[in-house]
Amino acid sequence: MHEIDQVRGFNRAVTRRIGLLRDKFLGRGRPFGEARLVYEIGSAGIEIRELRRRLDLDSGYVSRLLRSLEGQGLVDTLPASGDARVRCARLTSRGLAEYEELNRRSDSAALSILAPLGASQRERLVAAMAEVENLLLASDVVIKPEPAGSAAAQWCLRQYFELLGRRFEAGYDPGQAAPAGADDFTPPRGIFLLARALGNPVGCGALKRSVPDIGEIKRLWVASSLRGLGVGQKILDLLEAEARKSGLKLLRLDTNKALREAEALYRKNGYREVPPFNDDPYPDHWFEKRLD
Amino acid sequence: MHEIDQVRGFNRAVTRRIGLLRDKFLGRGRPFGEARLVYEIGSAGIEIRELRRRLDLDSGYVSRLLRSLEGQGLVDTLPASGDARVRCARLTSRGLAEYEELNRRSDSAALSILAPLGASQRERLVAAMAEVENLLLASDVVIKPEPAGSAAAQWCLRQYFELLGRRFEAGYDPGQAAPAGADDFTPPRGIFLLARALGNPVGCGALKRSVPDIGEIKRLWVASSLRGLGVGQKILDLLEAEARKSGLKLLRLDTNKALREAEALYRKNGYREVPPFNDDPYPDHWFEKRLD
DNA sequence: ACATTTACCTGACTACAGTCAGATAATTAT
DNA sequence: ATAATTATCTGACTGTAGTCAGGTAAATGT
Repeated sequence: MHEIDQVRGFNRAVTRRIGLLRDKFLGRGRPFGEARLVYEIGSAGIEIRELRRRLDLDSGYVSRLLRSLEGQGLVDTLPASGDARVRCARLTSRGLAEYEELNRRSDSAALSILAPLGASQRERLVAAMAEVENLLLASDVVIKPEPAGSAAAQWCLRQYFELLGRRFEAGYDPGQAAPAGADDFTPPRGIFLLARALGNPVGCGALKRSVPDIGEIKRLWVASSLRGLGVGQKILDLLEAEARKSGLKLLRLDTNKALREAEALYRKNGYREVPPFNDDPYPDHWFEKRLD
Repeated sequence: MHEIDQVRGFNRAVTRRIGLLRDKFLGRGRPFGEARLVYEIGSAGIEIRELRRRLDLDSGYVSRLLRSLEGQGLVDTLPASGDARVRCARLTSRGLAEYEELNRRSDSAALSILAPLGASQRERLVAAMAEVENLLLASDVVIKPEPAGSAAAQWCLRQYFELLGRRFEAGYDPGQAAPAGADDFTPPRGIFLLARALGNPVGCGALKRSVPDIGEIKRLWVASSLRGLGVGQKILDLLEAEARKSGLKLLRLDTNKALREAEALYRKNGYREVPPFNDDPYPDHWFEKRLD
């Protein structure tokens, strides 16, 4: 199939060009593994367990790498406040200098791709790279139930509320809206789904059982860079499947006219507009869909 | 600068996603270095020196890898006909099976990216990948003088003549055209420039001194996937620089109306249309440009 | 209070990727 | 004929990346 060939060609071209650049620019003097660590520790420092999680590395290996970086005077570790088992890695001033240097090299690597191109080609390349990046992310999306109180879930909800605040003419105040706490989205009363791409949260959606047999879709949000790539559709599909599984007969939701993409998504999925079923201050449209 | 950030973001996203895929799909059982070799030897076999050149590997290292593959019964080597120093590597039937398996895995890796996406997203991804691939190639282009008789130069010229054959209404027969041999493009009488991207020829152009003080631009060709990305412009710039350096006062060229991109390029670069200065059967337009 | 889990560490080990210094035989240049 | 070059090979070596099996101390569950 022609699509597959293009993807394979892309993989080869990119691993050669980008891979070579990586070795050329970042590999100088310092092993790549160490550079990765310095980069990930960053100027703010980081808990070692978080470091392990992000880079998906063996705990012994990370430990050894940190010892090596300590030996070079780039890093020091200190116990985290609160839990004395946890340790934090921090860059020393020399480490910080190395971090800046890595950033400069990353910039140079990027520039070495852009520099030979003319202005219009640069623009095309940058646009196409953004498109590929977002679609690769979209193709990696995994949607799973998540405790509504978890840090990742809370982060998504903050993004969602901020979006509402920006979009709504009069802003958005969670206090004024119909209250819905983590309990409402916790089984068996409801469920909270989180979408992750490359491990990072990029979207969410929740189902809340309001009246027996009736469920309500809430908190459907997708990171702006991934909008229009089918992530919202997937979350909605899974929420509906969940609703069917728990025997709900009807799904309801409300939305504001400023959220055009959401409204289009609901209409496309067979939600019909109905008279208001609540008196929340924010929604302009109310929808429902009968499940069979 | 925003462009640089996008390129860096792309690099990170792609190395993670594509890099992980590579390890997951190709790394099974066989070291990546060996897999690369099997892949590069391919169904047709290959001279070992060519293998070294393409993968840019140490000769001892390649030798060792080949011994290992021989030990596994995947490869055998035999002297090349003609030069007894050169050896050819060929896949045995077991090696061929492994090669097919690698291809299947590459396909699966590509599919694992495409599969989670909807049809329109796939289309967008494939298009953006092609765009990125071509622009990355374009940004890697290096243009250097090359003996007009070399294999790479001859390959480009074949591509060029094939293009003429396709574009011209009446086809193209090199025998009918004004003769120009490798000598005409060899210093000091002329020069032949070759554009390579990732080591592979992707374009060419030649300068031929016809009358004292007058040069002629000929054989300007760019691979179709890289057209419109500034490669032709660069070749032309270098040919003009070369002409100036050797003291030419006037540059001439002729072209056929079917080669619209070329004509646009010449006009953009200050070539003015003039009456025919030769009676070749193929050109429809004649141009010249005074050098200062 | 005691067992279990969590976070981190050390030591011992492996595989992979690659480099470098010759050695040998065939070919080409002078 | 002889020297220089080319293509390949072998042996000895290095550095990087990573795994695995324990071990210690702090925190948590019961």
